[in-house]
Amino acid sequence: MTARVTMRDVARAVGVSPMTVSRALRDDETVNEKTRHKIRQVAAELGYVYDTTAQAFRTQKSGFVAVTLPSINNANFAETFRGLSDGLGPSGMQLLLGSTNYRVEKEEELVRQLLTRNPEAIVLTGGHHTDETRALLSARNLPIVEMWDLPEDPLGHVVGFSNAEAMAKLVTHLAESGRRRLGYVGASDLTDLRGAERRDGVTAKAAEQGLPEVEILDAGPAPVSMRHGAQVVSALGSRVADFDALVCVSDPVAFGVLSECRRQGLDVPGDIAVTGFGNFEVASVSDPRITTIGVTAREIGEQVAVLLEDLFSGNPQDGTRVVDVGSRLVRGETS
Amino acid sequence: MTARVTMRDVARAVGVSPMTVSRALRDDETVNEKTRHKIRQVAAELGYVYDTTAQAFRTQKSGFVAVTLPSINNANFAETFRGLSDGLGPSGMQLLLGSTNYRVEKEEELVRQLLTRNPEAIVLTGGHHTDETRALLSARNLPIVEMWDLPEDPLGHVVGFSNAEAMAKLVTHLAESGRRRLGYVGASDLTDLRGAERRDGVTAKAAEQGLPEVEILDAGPAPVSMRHGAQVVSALGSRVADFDALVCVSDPVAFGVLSECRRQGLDVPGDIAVTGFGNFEVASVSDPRITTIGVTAREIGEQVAVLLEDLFSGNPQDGTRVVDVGSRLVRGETS
DNA sequence: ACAAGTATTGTTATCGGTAACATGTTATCG
DNA sequence: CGATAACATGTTACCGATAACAATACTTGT
Repeated sequence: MTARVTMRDVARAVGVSPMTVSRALRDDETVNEKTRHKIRQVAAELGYVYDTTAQAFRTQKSGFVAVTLPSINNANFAETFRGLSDGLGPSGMQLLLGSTNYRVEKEEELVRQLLTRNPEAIVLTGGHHTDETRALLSARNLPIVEMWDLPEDPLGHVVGFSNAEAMAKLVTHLAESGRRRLGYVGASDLTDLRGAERRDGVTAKAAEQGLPEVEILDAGPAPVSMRHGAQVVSALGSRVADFDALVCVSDPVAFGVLSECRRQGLDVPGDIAVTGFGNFEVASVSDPRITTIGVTAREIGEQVAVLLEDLFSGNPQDGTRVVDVGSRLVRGETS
Repeated sequence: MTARVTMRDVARAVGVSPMTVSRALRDDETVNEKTRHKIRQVAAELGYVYDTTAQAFRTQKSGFVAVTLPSINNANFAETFRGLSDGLGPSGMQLLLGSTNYRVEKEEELVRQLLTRNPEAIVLTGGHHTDETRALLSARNLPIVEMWDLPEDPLGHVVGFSNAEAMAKLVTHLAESGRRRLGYVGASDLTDLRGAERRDGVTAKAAEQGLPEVEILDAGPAPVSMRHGAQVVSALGSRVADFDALVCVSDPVAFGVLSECRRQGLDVPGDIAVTGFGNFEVASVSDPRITTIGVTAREIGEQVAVLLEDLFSGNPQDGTRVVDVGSRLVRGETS
């Protein structure tokens, strides 16, 4: 096993100093074009591979942007990640991904770990964090972005929307269609705080609209998905007839609910309405299409990228920026 | 903005040498317990954050495992990633993720980029790579794992299954149920080589079973998903009646096909059978449930983790290991 | 032909840990 | 009590790239 090829080796082979090699490989204009060519060629011949770790160490710039997601296994978060990833491509930043499993404690652990890699910015999903996380982050002079939420007391920049407001749109829509007895299907535990916001958005708006109290149907601990939605309905048994509409925390849950309702011979939307959240692909492809809230998952990632690019290119950082990407009601056939 | 706190600062504050701090923070038993305690306490007080970049540089061990996935936005790959991530937790390795968008050229670019971070191992999805990628990787003395496939000429270790064989199981099942006129719905272009293997698995087995030639129905360039499946069926129009079964490259595609068939008033499986691949959640929740191939996405990741842990703990590396996790027919209600 | 300016290359020190080796300090025992 | 081992800590050099500064090699105009 031969020793690693370094710039020194390339330099020796070409007959220049390592510094010139360094410049040439970074495409520094000041290096004579012929020299540059020669260096690149020799580097390729020797199988030289640039060492980003050494660069990161010397320049104190890691080239990393740390990202925490509740779950990687969620089409919307995955889309956001892609938007961010694609958007940051030009800047050469690499994403360091961690997933919190919808728990702020796990997030804290992750943040601690990610910080040891010296990220140049950190992107968090949601606006809820442990005190320790907040402390860790504010102790550093590091651009912070929170996304998928509009926190009241943001840590830094924000790209998100109001979950409660989005849910309110659904409730209003249902109320206007004459649905009165609502059930909410979502994670029951309090670890998924985004879910809690959605739930509260539903109950608050229902109260405001003078609807009867919304019954909370427990789909188990976060993350909840299709099968949990189906389970809630089958557990309800005939009681499902008590509801005019089931409002679900997400489209996958709504799809599970919808499928199980149909298995039970219920007519959707005739007997009961079902709504989702997130405008996942399944919402628009399923038959019937699911009424949902459209959130621009990919755009959130792209906006975060734009924001970061701005910061990295040294633009004036006039305080913190808050981008509300909003949300919209997407009418399907289930309501 | 105060300068960064280093081990030197902690050492000064405690009155020991930086080396002792280094040892204490890594929980070296040789450091006196009282000293260790003091050091940890002072480190916390000063807000010291360990610099993994410096460590990686000095020890020439990055603590990274590089992973390439065709797409992060795919429940199965996401599961594999989680299995891998969870499995590697104990070893303290961090995953560096890149996505290839189902293109080997993109993979090459990614590999090039990832290698500059000095990963201690690299995990690739699939067994197809450009020559350049193969060259880059074999030039390094780096553990390589290919997953989700059983390549004929593997680069290193393998954790996967045979896509062609899995498809053959479906075709056999369909033939035995009396379905003769098959259509295959998948990405048409040749960039998605795993998709190509599945397709060839179908056509080969159909020929073997004496079925008429399988018609290839183009769902567009990879990645293909629910909407593409639906589009294929709606583009077929009444021609859909020509088929006894539509074999789809994945469950999401099958779900799109299924939904569109139902919209057109077709009875599934009465008029036509539909099969998927991957045993995604949608397959088991949808009504009717989709017949599919069960692959143990999470287990693949876990097995890769086990394999890597083994290598990292210095176990004898007797050649390359090949783990066939197999696949199984999951009978649903669409066939 | 020479000064002044521009283009190109080189030198030195350094980022923050840690391996390898050296040294000091406290127990243990004949 | 002195020698030896076991324990605890310190010293030095270095991982590979690059910022800052220095030096040299060309141009150009007069």
